[in-house]
Amino acid sequence: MKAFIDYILQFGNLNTQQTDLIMSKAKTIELHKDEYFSEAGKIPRQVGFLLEGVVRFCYYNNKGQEITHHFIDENNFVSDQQKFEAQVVASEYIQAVTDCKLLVFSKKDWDDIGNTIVGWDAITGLILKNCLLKTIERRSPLVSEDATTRYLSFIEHFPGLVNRIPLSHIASYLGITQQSLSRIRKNIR
Amino acid sequence: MKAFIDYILQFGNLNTQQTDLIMSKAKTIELHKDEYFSEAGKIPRQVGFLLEGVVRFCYYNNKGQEITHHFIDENNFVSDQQKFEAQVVASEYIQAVTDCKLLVFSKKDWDDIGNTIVGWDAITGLILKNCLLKTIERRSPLVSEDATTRYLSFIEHFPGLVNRIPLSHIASYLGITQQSLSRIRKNIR
DNA sequence: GAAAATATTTACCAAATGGTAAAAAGTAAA
DNA sequence: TTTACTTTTTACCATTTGGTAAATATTTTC
Repeated sequence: MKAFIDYILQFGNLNTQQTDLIMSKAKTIELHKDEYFSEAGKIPRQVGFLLEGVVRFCYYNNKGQEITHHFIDENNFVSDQQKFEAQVVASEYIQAVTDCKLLVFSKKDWDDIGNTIVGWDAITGLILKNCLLKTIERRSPLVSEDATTRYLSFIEHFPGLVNRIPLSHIASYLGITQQSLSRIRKNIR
Repeated sequence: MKAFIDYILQFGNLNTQQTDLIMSKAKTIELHKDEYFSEAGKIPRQVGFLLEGVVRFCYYNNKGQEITHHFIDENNFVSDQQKFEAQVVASEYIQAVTDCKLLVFSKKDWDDIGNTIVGWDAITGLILKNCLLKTIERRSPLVSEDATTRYLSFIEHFPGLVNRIPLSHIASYLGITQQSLSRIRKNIR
């Protein structure tokens, strides 16, 4: 729980009363590997904060291929935030890549916090902006670099994740086949 | 000027007094093709709103290749906003792709508006979030699709831009060489 | 621990893309 | 209009990546 509060306090000041309120609304849930946190075609019902494990955002392109859009690791928010806030159907799945433990907030509790804590919207707005910028920065090399360079930049951006994620997910994140990625791994060794 | 105010009003309500204040701070500038709005290694001094023309964000990767990161067309904000707000050096160039006409705000005037209009930060925060989400959405196919599909999705996302932008810029945006793009154009015909 | 299921590696060949260079087309300047 | 300059297309071949399939390795289940 401390990790969560610390994370938030990076983006704005809150007093103990306020952080206590936030913590009082949080519930802890666990997800098994491959379970969904939220699904394409459904309205996201929760905001999560990942305490343990790895999740990914993914979707199916028009060729039916499963594309991993991005990964999230420990101590980061897990939410299709735009769709959650507007309570409209999502176009991506959020899936546990490993067994996970999360803090979650229902829409009602999340709104309650926003209505009680002055400045909460500004803080969450900053957090979202930050996450979006990070996503863009991480995905940029995936367009302009060759496959080997992409893989190396993935390792750089997600140190320690390589050994926790199936090859196929990493390959689809990098925009290559798993055979290609396997070949690249071999060449790097 | 009306287009600019209309754009802003999509994201929040402002009264006439407030929009008058904003307009009073705006200056109009022109950029010739290939001129920079802001440069990598320098602190961005202005926020812009593009009235006419096309601009691009670009940078040089570690192989010295010039990479177009994204395009902006009429009636959109032109700003390395994160770097502008923090007044730190940018890592990308913003360059006119065609002759352009823009409304611009200095840092001081932008701050004055923020200090005067309650809710201005919320509005600009929403606008930025929106732009970032659009950028992510537009760039997603550039990772997972083949070159022809990327080109088609570019045309879809930026209708009318194809004929106003040099082939080389489009190619670097798509992550392919201009020879490949030329070949793809030929195959599509 | 053995069997089954899943994930990864390897191989082979086809297809797509890159690199170099030159030709053609289009634009701007004299 | 002619010349110079820039952009786009084309060609050729090397390299990278994809698709299919099978072999090996790893993990899970019983």
